[in-house]
Amino acid sequence: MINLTNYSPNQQDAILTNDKHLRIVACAGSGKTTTVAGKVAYLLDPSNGFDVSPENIIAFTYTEKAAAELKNKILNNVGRHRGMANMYIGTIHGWCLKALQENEYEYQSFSVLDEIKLKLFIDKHYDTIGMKEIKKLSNHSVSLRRFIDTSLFVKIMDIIRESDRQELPESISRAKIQYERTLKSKKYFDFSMIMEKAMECMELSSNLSARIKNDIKYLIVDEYQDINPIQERLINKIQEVSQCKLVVVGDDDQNIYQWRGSNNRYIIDFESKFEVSATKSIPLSTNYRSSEGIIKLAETLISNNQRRIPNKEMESGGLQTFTKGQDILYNRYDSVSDENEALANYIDNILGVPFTSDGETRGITFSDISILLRTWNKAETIVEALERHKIPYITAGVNQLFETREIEAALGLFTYLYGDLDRPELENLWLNLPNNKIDPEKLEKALDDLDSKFPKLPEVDTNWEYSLQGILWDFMSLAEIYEDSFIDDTNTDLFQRTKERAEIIFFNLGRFSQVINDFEEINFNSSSPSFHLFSFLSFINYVARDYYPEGWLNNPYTTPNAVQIMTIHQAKGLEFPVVLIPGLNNNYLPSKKRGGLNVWHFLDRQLIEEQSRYEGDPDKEDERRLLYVALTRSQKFLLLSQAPDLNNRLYKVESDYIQELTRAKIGSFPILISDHRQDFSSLTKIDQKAKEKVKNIALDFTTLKDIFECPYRFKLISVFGFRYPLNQRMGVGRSFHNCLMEIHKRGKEGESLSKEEVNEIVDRQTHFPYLTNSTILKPRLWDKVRKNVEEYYEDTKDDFSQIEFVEQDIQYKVDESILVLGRIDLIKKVGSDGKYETTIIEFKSDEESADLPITKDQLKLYALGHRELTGEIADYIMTYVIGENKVKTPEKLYESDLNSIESKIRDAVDLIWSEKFLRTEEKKTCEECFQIRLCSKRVQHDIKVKR
DNA sequence: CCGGGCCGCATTTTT
DNA sequence: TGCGGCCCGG
Repeated sequence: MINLTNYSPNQQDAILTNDKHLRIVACAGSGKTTTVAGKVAYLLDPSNGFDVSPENIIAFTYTEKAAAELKNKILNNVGRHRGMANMYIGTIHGWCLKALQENEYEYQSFSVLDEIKLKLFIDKHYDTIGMKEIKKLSNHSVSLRRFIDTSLFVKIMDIIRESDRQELPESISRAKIQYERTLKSKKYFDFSMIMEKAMECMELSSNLSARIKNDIKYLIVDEYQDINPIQERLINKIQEVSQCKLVVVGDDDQNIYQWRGSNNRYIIDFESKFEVSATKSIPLSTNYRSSEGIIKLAETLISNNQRRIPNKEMESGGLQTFTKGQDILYNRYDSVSDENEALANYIDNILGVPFTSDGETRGITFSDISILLRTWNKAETIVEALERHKIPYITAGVNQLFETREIEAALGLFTYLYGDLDRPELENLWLNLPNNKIDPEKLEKALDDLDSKFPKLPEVDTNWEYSLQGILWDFMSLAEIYEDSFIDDTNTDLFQRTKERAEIIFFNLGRFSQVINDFEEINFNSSSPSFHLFSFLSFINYVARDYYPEGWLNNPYTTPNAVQIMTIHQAKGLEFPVVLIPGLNNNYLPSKKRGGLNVWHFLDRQLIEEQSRYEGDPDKEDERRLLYVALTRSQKFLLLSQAPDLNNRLYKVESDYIQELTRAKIGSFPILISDHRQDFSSLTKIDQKAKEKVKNIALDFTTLKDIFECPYRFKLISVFGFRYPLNQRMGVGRSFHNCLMEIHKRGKEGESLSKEEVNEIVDRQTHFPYLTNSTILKPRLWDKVRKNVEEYYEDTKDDFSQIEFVEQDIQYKVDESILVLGRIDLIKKVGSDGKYETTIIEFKSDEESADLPITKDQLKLYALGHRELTGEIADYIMTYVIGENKVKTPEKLYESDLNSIESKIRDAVDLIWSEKFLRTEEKKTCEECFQIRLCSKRVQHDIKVKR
């Protein structure tokens, strides 16, 4: 139950108003997430008499991260409310995908391509994907070019599918049809398609529309100002079908994604969607984040915008004090290097300055400070200045992965195989890595093995499989290059330093493993090994180089105390005690329009409603909002600066917005004080202390399994990010799983299936994404799935009336910030006369062993989630081995099992926080470990690598 | 003080 | 490819 007195009057109003569509206009720092979480808790509380359960509420957020935050707050608010796993909190895309996969059998076997894989896919299928159909408006003989114009093609496809628009010209709609047909034929979605298909589905009287009509009572949309046309249509559709109440939350002044088609018109005009009496608008205009100086400054700036909700003004919640002439500064310098130097000095000086929040006064430390950028190319010289001052920092946008020596060495394996590198050169790349203990003899052995992997010509083998990932793994294993190879333990000082460096080396190699994986997921079935190698190297040189940023410091399981450098866009939703915004010149902020070949050379501007949104408005309101967002990130300290760039004539003149900021006043005192170079040296410094950050982590069973069995394996996979080599057989497990899911769902509805229907299901759900065209494996794998599914159906069809849940999502909250997620394959319930027995069932394909204790742990974990869902403790747990059609006898489940698995999870979580990822001592676990090639235990236990 | 023409330079990113 | 800056000529 929530305590309303913790909320402001307007927040209370937002929580209590539940009979109307609601627009919450929430300014920066107004406690919007807290209010939404409170609202959900209030609705769910049975004592308020709303008759609302978790599955009746959907909450859309803009990112997964925001979803995790909201989910966590809600769960902390509702306490032990049952069935919270059934409430959808996540992105619109995530909801659409789930909706399609749960309700439309056709899409169960589909997967989603992210941006990089989509581009690889488009280039691979250039001939059939419709790219050739798109002609230049000014010259119809020029069409989009393979590789070069791929990004442009993606943008065009996105705009025509996500905007509101006129009828398309023939050539473009032909391209759209070919594009989607090709994706579909390989069972792929792209991001737009998920929403498009969900929309189509809801327009028909499908399973999905019935579900929505039945379930949904409240639809909450966070960051509503950043919604684009197709998302707006989707939201309207869900509302229309379900007749639910809409709750939209956002700030028209913080709309910064217009170049992706988002439009703050939707939040401004929200009330015109419904009858006047059916909606209510509640402003949350008290900012509890920032000092009055920050608030007035930002407010003065944004008041220059026309396109915003009228008569609204942000006011101070008084949580931070404002010291004139100290907190907020604007300094000008003669050159960018002076400016950067001053910025680094400012950071040095502000460390230890007292800062109060949440009733605690502490000294400012590195992680309290953020440097906000309009564009990434500004970062380079700033980073150099910070390095000179030995200031630790985190960046997400500097593309230097391929410049690191470890990646040069790893990439060398493939340039060597391609013939562009000598063996001694390759050898040196590895032997010259810092502090390595690589044994030259072992290296020779690994190189000899590598020699056996030159693509052979002529290529006549009909059943080849050429795994680049496998080549990397075999090489590292044979040369015995492990993380420890880079750790020097001759003295403690060296040990610590080299240990940290070794982690970065392995993290980067893990990234490289992901690069290979991205490429191979799309291209595993190339036409020949030599072509596979060739296209991989082209991909590296033309695409990957400026796509994969470094990121050891950004990984979710580390928490460094460092200055954060990021773009203003990335800073959305965040707050910092100290914000630095350097480089305030025209053409930077506001930025200049980009020239060059663009979408509008191929797409007629007239076709797209509000087309100018995509190009930026002439009044620079978009850019003003961006600066507004940047300013409002600061709780107290703000340093703006400017200097003419001596090397670039675009960035010489001070930003026009500075004039607007100069007009900001409290009483008659100007807030922005120019060239008053406060250095904090007169202030008494206190102990630096980082703010305790709540990191929300969601663990699934696969991840937990790694920690249970071998914490080092967790490090290799979840921290470093190594991806396992692909092979042609992949897909058997998922195919089985999808077949059984459809059979169970239809069986549960009472449908009895003929042999033909079972066969149709097998055809629909079976998919082997990496099979080579010429392979002899294809019929074998298909027959295996078909035979086992048929047998399974014959064996169990009589029991289908006992099915209670199919593919049931579960979640279990371990503590304030950790959530365990999972999905139970099948739950059966048998009995009569009020006496029932429940069994939780997990399916394993034949390669896995159902008897392992780890599988029992998995089932116990599911039982924990099942209890959260129903309030009951299941009676039995059971596995079913598909390949052998063997039912394991159900095992009795006791309450003590739940307690033991719970404490096991807690131990695992402690282990993550302590970052002690030790290798297991169990030889048996090592022998069965898929990652043993990357682990030094292989040598210790003398385990032969399966090849 | 203006316009013509040449020259240097070139976003933001989540799903 | 096209923008904004800048130089130059009228």
